[in-house]
Amino acid sequence: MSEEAFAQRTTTCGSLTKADAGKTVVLNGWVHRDRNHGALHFINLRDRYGITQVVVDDDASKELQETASKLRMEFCIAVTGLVRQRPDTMINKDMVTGEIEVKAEKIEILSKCLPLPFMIDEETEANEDLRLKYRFLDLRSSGMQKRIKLRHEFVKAIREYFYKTDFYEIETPTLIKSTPEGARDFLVPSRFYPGKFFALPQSPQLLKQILMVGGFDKYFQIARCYRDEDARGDRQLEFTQLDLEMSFVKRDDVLVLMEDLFNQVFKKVMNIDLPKEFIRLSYEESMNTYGNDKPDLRFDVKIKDAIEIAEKSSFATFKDIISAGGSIKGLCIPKSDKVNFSRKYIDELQEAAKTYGAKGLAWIKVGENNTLSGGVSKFFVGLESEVISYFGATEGDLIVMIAHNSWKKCCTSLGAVRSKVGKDLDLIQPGFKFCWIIDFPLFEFNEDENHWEAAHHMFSMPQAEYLDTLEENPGAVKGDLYDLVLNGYEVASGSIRIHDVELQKKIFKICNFSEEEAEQKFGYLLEAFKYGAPPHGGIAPGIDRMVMIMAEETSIKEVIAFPKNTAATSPMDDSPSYVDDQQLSDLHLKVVYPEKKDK
RNA sequence: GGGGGCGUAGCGAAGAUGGUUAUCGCGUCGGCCUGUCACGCCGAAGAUCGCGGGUUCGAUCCCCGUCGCUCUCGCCA
Repeated sequence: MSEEAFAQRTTTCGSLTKADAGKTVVLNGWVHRDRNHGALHFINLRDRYGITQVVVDDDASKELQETASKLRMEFCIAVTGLVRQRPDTMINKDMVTGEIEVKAEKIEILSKCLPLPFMIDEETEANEDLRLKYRFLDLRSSGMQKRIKLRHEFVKAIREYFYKTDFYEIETPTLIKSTPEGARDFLVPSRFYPGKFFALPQSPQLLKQILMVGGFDKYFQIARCYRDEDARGDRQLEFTQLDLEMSFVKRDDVLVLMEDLFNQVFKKVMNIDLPKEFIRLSYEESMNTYGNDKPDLRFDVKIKDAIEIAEKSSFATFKDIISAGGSIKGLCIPKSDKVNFSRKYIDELQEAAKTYGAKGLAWIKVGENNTLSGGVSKFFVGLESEVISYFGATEGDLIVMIAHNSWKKCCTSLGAVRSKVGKDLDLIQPGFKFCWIIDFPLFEFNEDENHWEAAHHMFSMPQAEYLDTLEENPGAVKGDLYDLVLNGYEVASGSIRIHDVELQKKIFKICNFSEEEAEQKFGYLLEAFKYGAPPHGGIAPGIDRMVMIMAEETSIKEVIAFPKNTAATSPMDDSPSYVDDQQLSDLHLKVVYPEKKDK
C-alpha cells in the first residue's frame, strides 16, 4: 500500500519573507480564503504557522487555472511555486508574510472539504455545542491554535523547571481503590471480580504520599484527575493537575517553590514578571475582606465589618441579627460612570447576594453635603457623617450592607456583590494577581450529619499549637493548608500532610470515621506510615484553569482540545454511549434504568 | 436536584398587540471580474420558526408541558 505521492512542503505558511524572494517552495496547508478574480486568483493558504498568499496569475496554464477554480474553503492542498516580493503598494502590513506572495506553478488537491458548518475565523461565532461536535474544525481557528500552543508552552516550561530542580517525574496508576470521601468517584468494573470496582483517581493524593514513604523525596507529575460531579465553566469531569509532593519540608518551602516556579514559567511563556513573593492572606482575612477564599485582587473594593455602625441604627433587622450573634458587613461601592445606581441595578446586586443565601441587601445612597438617601437611610438619621466616614464614602457612592446569622453566608453573599461590582463597574485591572490563602480551618461541622468533617481532606496536618487540643474544640483548629489564588480563581490547593499513624487515627475519629472503616479504606496508607514515614507536603496546581486565566478566557473548554460540555457529554464522539449486552455481562453488570423514560 | 438565559435556513442574528410572501449578514450553488487580502458585482437555492399539546377563525408569537444547550446555587476534600 503505497500512499499517493504529493509535493511535500519545503517550508511553512508563516515563514516566508522578502529574503526568500526568488526561491521555489512547496507549501502544504488549508485554503483559508479564496478570492477568485477570474484571470487572477488569490488563495490564502493556512497552516499552524501562519497564512501565505498564493497567486494564480493570468499566465497560468489552463490546467492550473481549472484546479484553482475548484478550490473551496478548507480544502487541504499542496502548492508549488515561486516566492516573489510584492510591489510596495500591495504589501499587507497585517500579515507576517505580507511582503511576499507565492506565484503558483502547481496546485494539488490533497483532500476536499464539505461545505463548512461554521466559518473558521480567529474565534468562530458558532455556539459551543456545534464547535465541540466539529472540534477538528474549531481547532483550526487561530484562537484555538494559539491557546493549545500556550498550554503546550506552559506544560513544557513546568517540566523544564522540575527537571532542573531535581524532581522525579513519576506516573501513578489511574485504576485505583475507590475513596469514600470527597467527590464522587468514576468507577470501573472489574471483569475478574464480580461486584468489585476500580476508581479513577480524583487526584494521586494517597499514592504520592506513599511515594514519599518510598523515598522519592521530590516528585511531580502532570496528572489526569477525574471527578464525577456537575461541570462548570471552570470545572470539567476530567482535568489535568501538576501534582507534586516533597519530603522533609515545611509549609513555606512549598510556597516559595511555587512562587519561584510561576515566576520562571510566566517569564518564559508570557514574558511577564511576577512579584517574587505572593501576597498571603489568612482564610479569615480573605473571607472578611473579599467575601470568599479566592479573592480577585485586581480591584481594590474591600468589605468592612459593619456591626459597630449598624448597632447604632434603628433598623430592627440589624438589631435582631446582632442580638442573635450574627454578622453584618458592608461594602462602599464607588461612584461610577459605567453604572447608574438605579433601583433596578440595586435589585440586580440583591439578586447576586441572594444566590449565596442573603435574605436582602440594605443600601444607602450618599448624596452631597454628607447626606444619605434611599434604602435604609431613614434608620440612620442623625448618623449621616458617621456612616459616611465609617465607610470612607464620598458623594455618589452606594453603601450596601448584608446582615446574616451565619458569618460565612454574610461574607460570601457580600462577596458575590463585590465580584459583580468589579465586573459591572469595569474596576478590574489587567494583569495576573496571585495570592496565597493560608490558615484554613481543618474541620467544619456538618449540620446534616451532626459531626465534624475535614474542610479539605483528612490527611492535612493541624498546625502545631492545636495538636494537644484537637478533640476539645475541632472548630478552632487551623491546618497547614494553603490555596493559591489567581485573579479570583483557586488554581492550586495543598497542605503539609500527616505522617504519624496516631495523629491520623485521631483525625479519622474526629471526622466520625470508625477505626474499622478507616482501616478498610485507608489501611494501606496507615500501614505505610508505620514504616518510617518522612514529614512531607505538597500542592497541586490545576493546569487547565491556569491556562484559561493566562489566555484571558472564562471557560476552561477553550484551553482543552477535546472537552466535555456542561451536560457531561462529548458532542464529537457522542460519549457516553450505551454498550452491548455482552460487554455488560462480561462485567457482571445489569442496568436499572430510572423511572423517567430514557431514549 | 433548584434558579436564570437561549432555541427562527449550514452558521450568526432580526422580527411581529396573534393575520395569509418570516427579514438581514456570512456560507452554499451559477455567472461576471487583472491586484485582492473579510475582494467586488449580478442571480439562485436553502426554514415543518426545538418538539408536543392547549387557547383562537388563525400561533413562529400567548398558555402548559417537554427536550437540548448554556450560566449558576447545591455539589466539587
